Amino acid sequence: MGNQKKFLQKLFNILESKEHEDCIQWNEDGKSILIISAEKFEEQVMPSYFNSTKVSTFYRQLSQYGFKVKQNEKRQKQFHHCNFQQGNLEKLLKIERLKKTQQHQDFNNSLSEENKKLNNQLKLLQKQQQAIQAQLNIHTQIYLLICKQMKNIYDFMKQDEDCEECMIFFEGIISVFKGFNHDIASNIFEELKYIGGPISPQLSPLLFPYIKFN
Amino acid sequence: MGNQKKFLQKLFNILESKEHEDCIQWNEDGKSILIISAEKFEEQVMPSYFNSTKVSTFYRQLSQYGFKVKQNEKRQKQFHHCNFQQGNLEKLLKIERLKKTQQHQDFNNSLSEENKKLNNQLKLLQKQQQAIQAQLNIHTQIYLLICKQMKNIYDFMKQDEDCEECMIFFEGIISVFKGFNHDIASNIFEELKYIGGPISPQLSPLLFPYIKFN
DNA sequence: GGGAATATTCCC
DNA sequence: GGGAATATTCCC
Repeated sequence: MGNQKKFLQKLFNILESKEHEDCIQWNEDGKSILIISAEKFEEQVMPSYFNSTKVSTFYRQLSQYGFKVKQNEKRQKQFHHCNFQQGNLEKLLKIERLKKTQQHQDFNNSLSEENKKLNNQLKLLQKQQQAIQAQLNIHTQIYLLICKQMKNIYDFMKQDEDCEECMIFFEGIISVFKGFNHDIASNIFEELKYIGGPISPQLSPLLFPYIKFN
Repeated sequence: MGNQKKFLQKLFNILESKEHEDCIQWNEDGKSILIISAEKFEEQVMPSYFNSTKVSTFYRQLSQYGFKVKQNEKRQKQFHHCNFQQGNLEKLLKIERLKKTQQHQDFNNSLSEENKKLNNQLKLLQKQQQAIQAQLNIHTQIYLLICKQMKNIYDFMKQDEDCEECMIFFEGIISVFKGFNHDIASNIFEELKYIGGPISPQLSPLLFPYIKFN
């Protein structure tokens, strides 16, 4: 039949039948199990109800269903589970067997969780990276075109005369790059003054010459 | 004792003792188990050797130890495992119980694997993004300073006379931005012509006004 | 006491 | 037949 938890059923029957009150019975309040005699229980109950001869197996089962044990004043073992009560069959049905170790479960869960987080982070980063990349492309192209324009004005001014002012202008530009201490950039721009175009045609940000990627 | 695989021991003993040859015995070649009578086996062997009364439980165990079953010409079940042979106790010790489903195992492993991969990808992306970000910041600053320089030369030239050429220059610059169809950028630059500086002081690339990040 | 291996049962 | 829940055993 569908109901898998025979252990609980058997246990409940043993207690309700009161056939074995000399070794096991309900506590006075009907809210826990009282072991009167483990020895008798082992001899009389275990073999006929369970496929075992050891009371320790019985205890193991109880703990696997979440029962908690304590000794009463008579040093008798008393097992308690909030849903295991005298005469209450419905509550009994709520009792679940504890999952194996819970550790595997938890480990699995934490892995799943971490995976989700990682995936989310990854997606966010990818989005951001796309955005940055797009911006960088624009920058690169703007930069390129500004250079072209400067070449134009440079040529245009050079036509006119050996214009000192326009030299000052370019010196100013160069000093900008020098201010960043980016020697390569400075060199590029120095060169640019005569060539009139940027050196790096690649749009890939990682290949841009200002920063080394490691 | 340390040896956990009582099932195999029991099975081996049953066969070697030849006490139950009327229901189970070695195959002629001694390399597989022959079920002579499942009914007799269930009645005579199961209860005394195993905690069960069903031969199906016995079959289940065999399959969990990796035995393979086939029917012989007499339609008797024949169970075979390469390390389970008549008189060979050493080989028997090599036999391992099959792990539970292997699925959980695999699932866990694949999660772990994926996690490692994701973490690596993430770290790489983060590094790359940092690098790109740094480059973008430099671009932004260079850009900002170039604008300043242009303002300077513009002012300088305006001093001289109502220079038509320098207007052409700035028109050229503006047309660059218009070429990109980035209205905002165009407006900024238009404004820049009179104000002499860029509007966006933030270095964060995501806040740069050219691209909307969503 | 409870983790984990093994055994048994139930079910598809 | 074998997946998976439950039961039993072994062991720390």
